[in-house]
Amino acid sequence: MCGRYTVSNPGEILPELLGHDAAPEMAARYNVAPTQDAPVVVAQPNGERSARLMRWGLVPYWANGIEIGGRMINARAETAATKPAFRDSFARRRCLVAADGFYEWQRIGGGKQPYLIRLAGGAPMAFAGLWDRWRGPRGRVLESFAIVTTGANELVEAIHDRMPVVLTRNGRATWLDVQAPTDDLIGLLRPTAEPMETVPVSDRVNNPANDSLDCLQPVIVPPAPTQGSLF
DNA sequence: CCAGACGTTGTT
DNA sequence: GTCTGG
DNA sequence: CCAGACGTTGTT
DNA sequence: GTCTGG
Repeated sequence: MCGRYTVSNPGEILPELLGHDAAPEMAARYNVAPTQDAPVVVAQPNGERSARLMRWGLVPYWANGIEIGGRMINARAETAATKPAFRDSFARRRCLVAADGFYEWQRIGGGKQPYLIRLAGGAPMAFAGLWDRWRGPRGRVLESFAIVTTGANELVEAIHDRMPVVLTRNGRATWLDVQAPTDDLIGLLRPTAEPMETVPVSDRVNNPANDSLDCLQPVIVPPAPTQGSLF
């Protein structure tokens, strides 16, 4: 799945996803956690792309409160087009989630080891995203998003069995195209084939309150016992 | 008819 | 809002 | 995803 | 163990 990610270089990522240099200034993020605001790119009615902050954890327009967003941080590629919580967004409100890395936790014995996973060289990534606009009491408006997930590719499989959908440049255009046929959209939702790197990182990333460069800091993982048990 | 869910992951 | 289950 | 709470009463 | 919040 995808429960944390990075936007460590928004100054490069946003122009790349927008397709132009007039990107708004956004703070660098090393540990984006659910319920926090993060930058996404949407296509306006005139086709131009724009970047804005939305809350991670999709709150459907029909929800009675925003708490439901905590359970809607990911949408499975296999079912997003038909699930009640996501299908309207899948049909009409798709977005690009700006990122340049995501974290997955590998379960080892009793514990967990976090890994940072990036495109080779830390290139910008666009996760396939869905968004919605919720209207609450007293005129409150909340825009929020979910990240579409798919099966892990060969590299990531060693760590975890799911990962976010990372769109190619052409895939981004299709994903944002309101006219795109459903079959074309579903065809995009596959594990990326781009070269990637996985880096074991400090468990500083575990705490969502830690949003600093040391989340990216590589660590040495003790080799797992290959046979037998320790005692 | 009304009430209640609407999700993913991982673990057993 | 819409669907499922009672 | 992980971290942190998990409760009631009464008083300020 | 399970739920809520970040």
